[in-house]
Amino acid sequence: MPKLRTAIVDDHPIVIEGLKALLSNEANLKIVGGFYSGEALLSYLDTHALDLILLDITLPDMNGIELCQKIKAVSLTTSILILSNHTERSIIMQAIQNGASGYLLKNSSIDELRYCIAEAVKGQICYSKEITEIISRPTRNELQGPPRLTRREKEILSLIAAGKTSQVIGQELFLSPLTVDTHRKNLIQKFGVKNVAELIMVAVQQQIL
Amino acid sequence: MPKLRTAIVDDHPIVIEGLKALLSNEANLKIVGGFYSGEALLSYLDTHALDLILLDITLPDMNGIELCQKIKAVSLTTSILILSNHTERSIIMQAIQNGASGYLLKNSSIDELRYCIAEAVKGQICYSKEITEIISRPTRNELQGPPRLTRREKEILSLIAAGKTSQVIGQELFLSPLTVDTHRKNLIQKFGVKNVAELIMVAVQQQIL
DNA sequence: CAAAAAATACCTAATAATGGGTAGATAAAA
DNA sequence: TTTTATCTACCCATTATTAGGTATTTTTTG
Repeated sequence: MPKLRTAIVDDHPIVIEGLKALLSNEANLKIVGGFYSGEALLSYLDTHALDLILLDITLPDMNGIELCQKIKAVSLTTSILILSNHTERSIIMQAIQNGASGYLLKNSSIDELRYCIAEAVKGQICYSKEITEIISRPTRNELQGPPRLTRREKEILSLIAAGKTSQVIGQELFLSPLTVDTHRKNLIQKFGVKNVAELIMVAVQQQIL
Repeated sequence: MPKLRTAIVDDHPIVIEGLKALLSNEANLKIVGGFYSGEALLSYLDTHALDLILLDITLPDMNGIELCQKIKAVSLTTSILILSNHTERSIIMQAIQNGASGYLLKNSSIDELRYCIAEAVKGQICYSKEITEIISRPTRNELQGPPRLTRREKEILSLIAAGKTSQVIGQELFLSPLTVDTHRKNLIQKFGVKNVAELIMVAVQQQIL
């Protein structure tokens, strides 16, 4: 079996060199090129065939999703693995939609990378552990409408938005700060967000604030 | 000199009793009534004269600012002191605009209260220490337009709004989390807000997010 | 009235944010 | 070519938030 002709596209030279080093011992593949931009890769593809491309999302001239499309338009048999630090669900989904065979975070283990490469060339789609988790937990935003808030929760939400801490809110509402913490926790859970910054953002978008 | 006829309006019985106890030893005033609602006070005022009213902002039937107006409409010579936990500059200003002679937080010392009562009946306007501080530090929002953000700051602001921590942002932008912390700090300072919750809120209002 | 929902309050422990700096390296403008 | 702005990164110390609970008391509602 011939070795997989593999290219790496990343705007960070260090990442390219790192990957080259990591993959140099792999028996079944050969790194035939490292590119800093989408255009550089595309012009290489004009004259050479590739079996596998490891692709970053952030590139100087175009984003990785766009590049995915263009690669697939030129060479449908080339497998693409995204290697990125972006954890947004929407980006991951878009990448797959546009022809990527997998998505890994840059801190993935070499074993995960090896496994995903194997799956990708077999035509399977493959994600690293963390990515799988992100995908299987869709934002409640994407699922339902805005959550129902109780009177107290609305009250506390707007005080949080005013920059007040649990302690201050507790004083104003004659509540224990621990109670305010509980309401804060419930708000974060109900909205399915990670912290108050996102909470405020989503609440504004859903016109609750 | 006759004692000042004084009333207390607060929806919390405990506060009323506490104030009564605190002020019972004052030689120059006499608590003639405690009321849980604005209406209760107003109907008392129909038949009795008052020299001083200690007023809360949060009341069951109307807010303290509204009540201020109504009191002054009926009895211009009555001095009003606001005793509240609300620290919003706008509320303080509105209270004064509507006839209050002073504003204290509920955790003010008895000395501050005594002093402000004396000033109020002399016709002076008087604030407790913390209130003075709030007033003399107007929100930058009230002063100027939206702050100028650098490219990096805008970038980090939107990542914060997406609920990401400094660590995650650092990973995505290939920066030290400490650097992200610095940008975060600068954002909070530029907007003149207290924390990210308020930061996001204000940024949305000023259409930066 | 019984059951469900909401509001209250606590626990522990880990992680994150905030406030007060300082400071060097680049990059842009005067 | 200086000055100015931006970006970078760190120090220290304190406070706040978050995540994982549990549990009692009020209110509301079927």
